[in-house]
Amino acid sequence: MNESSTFDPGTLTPGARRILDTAAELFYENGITAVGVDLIAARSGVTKRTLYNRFGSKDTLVASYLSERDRRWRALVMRYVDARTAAAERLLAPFEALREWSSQNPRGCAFINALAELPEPGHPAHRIALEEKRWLRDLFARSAGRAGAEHPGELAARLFCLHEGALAMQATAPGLDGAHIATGLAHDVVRAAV
Amino acid sequence: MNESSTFDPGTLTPGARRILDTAAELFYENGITAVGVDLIAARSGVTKRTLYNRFGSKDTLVASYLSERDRRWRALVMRYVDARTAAAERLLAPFEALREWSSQNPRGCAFINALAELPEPGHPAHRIALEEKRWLRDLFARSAGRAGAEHPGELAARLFCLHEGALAMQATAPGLDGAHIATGLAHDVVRAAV
DNA sequence: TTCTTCGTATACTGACCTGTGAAGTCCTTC
DNA sequence: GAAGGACTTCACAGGTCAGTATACGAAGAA
Repeated sequence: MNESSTFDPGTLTPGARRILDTAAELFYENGITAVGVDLIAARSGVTKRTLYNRFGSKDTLVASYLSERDRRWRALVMRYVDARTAAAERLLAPFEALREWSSQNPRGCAFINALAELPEPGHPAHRIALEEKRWLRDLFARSAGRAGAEHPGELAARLFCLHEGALAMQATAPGLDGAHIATGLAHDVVRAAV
Repeated sequence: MNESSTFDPGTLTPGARRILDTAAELFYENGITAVGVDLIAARSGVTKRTLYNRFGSKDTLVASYLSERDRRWRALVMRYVDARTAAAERLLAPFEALREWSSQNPRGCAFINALAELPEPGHPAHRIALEEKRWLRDLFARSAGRAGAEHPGELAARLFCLHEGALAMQATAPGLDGAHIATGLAHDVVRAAV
């Protein structure tokens, strides 16, 4: 089997694939702690034994869930970034990705939610969530540098702040379109900084 | 006893006061679902029977925890707002409050965390968290109107987005000072809008 | 004195939690 | 036809969860 903490999604058995899809939906909709492995196994049409044979522990399953989400999110962002050529537009591309992502994920950011539920820094899910956020910050910083910003680090931090605000607003202001508001702000910030 | 879902902190018995203080610390540090009533009772130096005699259920205790936090946060914000006279400064005052609050609450926003853990809209804690956020948005909207913004609603939404971004960053970017970054952005946004 | 309030102590319920053991079936591949 | 991976069945361990039952003690107020 696989002793690492996450899994290459191409090597998953059909049962493991169903388990991970089911877990992803249940974790995102109901929270990680609130969902037990019995429910995941039952909804996947699989026994609990199979779940443990494939994933080893609930923590590993949680980590796999976040890891796969991370992979999809990065791919989406890079698709938007690579579709642009102008440096300023590449800097703003993650906000276009965010608008698409938010419309399909109404329960907010899975990584923010996971960090809220699993505060122990040693938890694998905690590490994965922080790495995802760091990746985006670094992407902003590289793009800001290439766009010729006078203070790339500060511009990146500002854009990251707007990004996080949009995600948090999905949970705290369900009636407002946080991604739309943050995108407008991001345009102003970039226009002022480059 | 008290059949309502929360409590007037002035009428708490000494035991109830200790329970609520202990619960607040444990919930904030470790998450709500992760903390059991047995631990809260033991740490408060109180039996579980007393906890249930005072609060009736864990859900009510959670609601009381958030309710008291909400009360303290609103008082802090209004202290900063009332210390200012110029309309633009009153509009920005919540960001000053946020900087003080953030420095004392490193685990991020208890309301965002609670919404992540308790997604059911019917949960009393869910309702309290949403009301807290709505209160701040309304405060921004009133202040924006008095400051003479051309689009008070949009300005309020933008400031709220920055506020939420700062709070989310406490969890997702532990090394950065989200409140500082958001405050800088807020100044620029207000300067451009009024 | 009697009643109420606030608290103690201990034991308990029934459900749920993550995780394991042991044995056996199905299916593909070599 | 042998081997091995994927999966099943089912029982069970060892704990923790929220919440309850019962009985008692101390203090203040009427």
